[in-house]
Amino acid sequence: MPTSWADSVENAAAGGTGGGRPAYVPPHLRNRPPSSDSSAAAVQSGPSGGNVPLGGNRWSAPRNEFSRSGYGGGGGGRSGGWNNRIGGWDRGREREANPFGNDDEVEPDVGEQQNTGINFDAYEDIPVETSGDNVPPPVNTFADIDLGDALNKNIQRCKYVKPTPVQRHAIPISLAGRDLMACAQTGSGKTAAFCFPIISGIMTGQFAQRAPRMPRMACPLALILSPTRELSCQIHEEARKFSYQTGVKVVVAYGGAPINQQLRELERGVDILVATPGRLVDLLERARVSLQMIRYLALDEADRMLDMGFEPQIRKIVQQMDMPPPGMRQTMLFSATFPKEIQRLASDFLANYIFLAVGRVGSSTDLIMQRVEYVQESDKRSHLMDLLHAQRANGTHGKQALTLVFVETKKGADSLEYWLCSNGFPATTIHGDRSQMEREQALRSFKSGHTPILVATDVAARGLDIPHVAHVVNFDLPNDIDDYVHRIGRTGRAGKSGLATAFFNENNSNMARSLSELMQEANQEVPAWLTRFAARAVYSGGKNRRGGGGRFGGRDFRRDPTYNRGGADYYGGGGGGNMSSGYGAPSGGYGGAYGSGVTSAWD
DNA sequence: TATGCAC
Repeated sequence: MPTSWADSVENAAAGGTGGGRPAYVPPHLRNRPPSSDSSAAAVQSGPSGGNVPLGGNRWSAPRNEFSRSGYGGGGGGRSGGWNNRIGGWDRGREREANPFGNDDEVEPDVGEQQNTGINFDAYEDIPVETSGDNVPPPVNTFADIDLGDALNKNIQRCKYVKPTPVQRHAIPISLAGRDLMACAQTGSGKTAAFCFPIISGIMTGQFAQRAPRMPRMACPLALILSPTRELSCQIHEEARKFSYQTGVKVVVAYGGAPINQQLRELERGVDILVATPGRLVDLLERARVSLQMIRYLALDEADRMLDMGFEPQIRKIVQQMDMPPPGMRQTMLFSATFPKEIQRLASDFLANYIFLAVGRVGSSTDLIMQRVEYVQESDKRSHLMDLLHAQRANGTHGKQALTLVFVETKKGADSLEYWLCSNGFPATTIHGDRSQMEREQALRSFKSGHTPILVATDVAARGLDIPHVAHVVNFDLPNDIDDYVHRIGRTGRAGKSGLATAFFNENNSNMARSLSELMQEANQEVPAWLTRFAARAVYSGGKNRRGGGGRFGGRDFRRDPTYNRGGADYYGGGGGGNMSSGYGAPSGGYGGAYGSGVTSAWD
C-alpha cells in the first residue's frame, strides 16, 4: 500500500501496479513525472483563503487507501484505466492534446496577463443576493482560493486575472461542499464557476470507493448536463482547458454523433462526463455508464433542464438510476433564469442549498440595446432585409456584422435562410432537423464570419458563447420572456455591447407586458405603442408556462411567503440571516405587481 | 404549439 502520494506516483509511473493492489493515483499526479510535485501533498487542504470558512466536505476524510478500479486497473483484469498499460492515461503524457492551441508545452506566458476580453468594469458593483444557511463569504482573487497548482496554471493560461462575480461567490460555496442554485450569466465565467470546484475536488482525490466490477462501464465522478449538443460541446472544450495536465479526464457524450467513438473515450476512463440527457439515458440503459460514483452533479441551464420537456429524463437520470441521493453528492444548478415553479421542482434535487443571484446593475444587459419594432407578419422579411442592408452599409468595408436571427420553427428557419441567400445575404441555419454535422458546420461558418447571418431556432438560444455577435434579431418573438432573455444574451457578451431587435405584432400581445417591463428594467426605451399593448393585454400568466417569476437577478423562492404552504416555515425564515438584503426595493427589483415571469438577464 | 433530446 502506498504510504504517500509520491509513492503512488512512483508506482504509476513505473508502468503499472506491480501485480499488487492497484495504487490510487490522484488525477493531478497521473501525468507527472514521479516525485516532482510535493505540492501534491497539500491536497485536501480545502479552500484555505483565510476568509473562507470551510463547511467541510460532506464526504468523509480522505482515506488511506484508494482502490478505484477505473484507476488502478484492478489487478490482472484491468480495463481502461489510468495507470495501466497502453490504453491508460499515462499515455496521455504524450498524447493529451493542448487545448490552448499552442503546441509548445512551455509554461504559459504569465507576464502578460489579461482576461479573455471580459470587461470587468461592467461587472463592478453588481448586487448579489445569497440565502441559505451559513453562506461562505466570497473571495476576491483566485489566490484566495486553494485550487491547486495545476488548475492555477490553467487559470493563467486562460488569462483569467480575477474571478468574475459569480465565481467569487459560487466557488467558495462549492468548495465548502454546499449545494447551490445560482442565477448567473454565461460569458462571465459561469462554466468555470462550476468546473473549478469539481476539478479541484476530484484532484484532492478523496473519493475512494469500490467501483463496479462491470467491465467497460464508465464511472464518472462528476456529471454535467446541458440541454443542447452544442452547449455540451462548448462546456467540454472549456472543461478540457481547465483540467489540462491535471490528470482529470473530461469526456463528452451527445446524440447525433457516432456513439462508438464516445464509448471508446468512456472506456479509457472518465472523471467528468459532460452530456445531453438523451444520449446519457442511452448509455445508462446500455450499462456503459454508471452514476454510482457521482459526487458532483451540475445542471447548466437548469431551469430548462427541469422544464416540461426535459424533466422526465432528468428525473430518470438523477433519481431513478444509481446516482447517490442529495446529500451524498454535491449538486449545482446554474441558469440566468429561475422561475419559482422550477425552483420548487429543483429543490427535489438539492440538500440544504444556497441560493445565489448575481444582480444586473451594470451588467451586460445594460450593454445590450433592445429595440422593439411593430412589424406585421407579412412584412417581416422585407423589414429584416432593411435592417441587414443598413447594417452592412454602416459596417466596416461593407461587411456584414454577425447577426443571429431567431425564428419559432425549424421550417421557418429553413425557409428564411433560403430566402436570405436568394437575396444575396449569406446565411445559414441551425435547428434540430439538421444533422449534427450540418449544425456544427453552420456554427463554424457563422463564427468565422464566412456566413455572417445565422437563422436559428431556440436550439441556439441558451448558453452558446459566440464571440462578436453584434445583433440578435427576434424575427419571431418567443412565447416566454425567459427565452427572450436567453436569446438576447447571445450578444453583448463578456462586457461588450450589442444590439437586440424584436419584431412585434398582435400575435405577441401576450408578451407585451413582460417585454415592456423587462425593457424598462434594463433602462431601455419602451415604445408608447408597446405600453398600450401591455396595458390592454390580459396578462396571461400562462404565457410563462414556468409560472411566476421573480425579478432581475432572481430571487430565492424559499423567501416567498406564498410558497410556504401550510404555514410551515418552509426554509428560511431566518435563513442566512440576510433575507432582507439589498434587492428588495420595489423600484429596483423586477418583481413588480405581478409575477411577470421575468427572472433575470443572466444565463 | 413550438422547441430540444437516442436509436
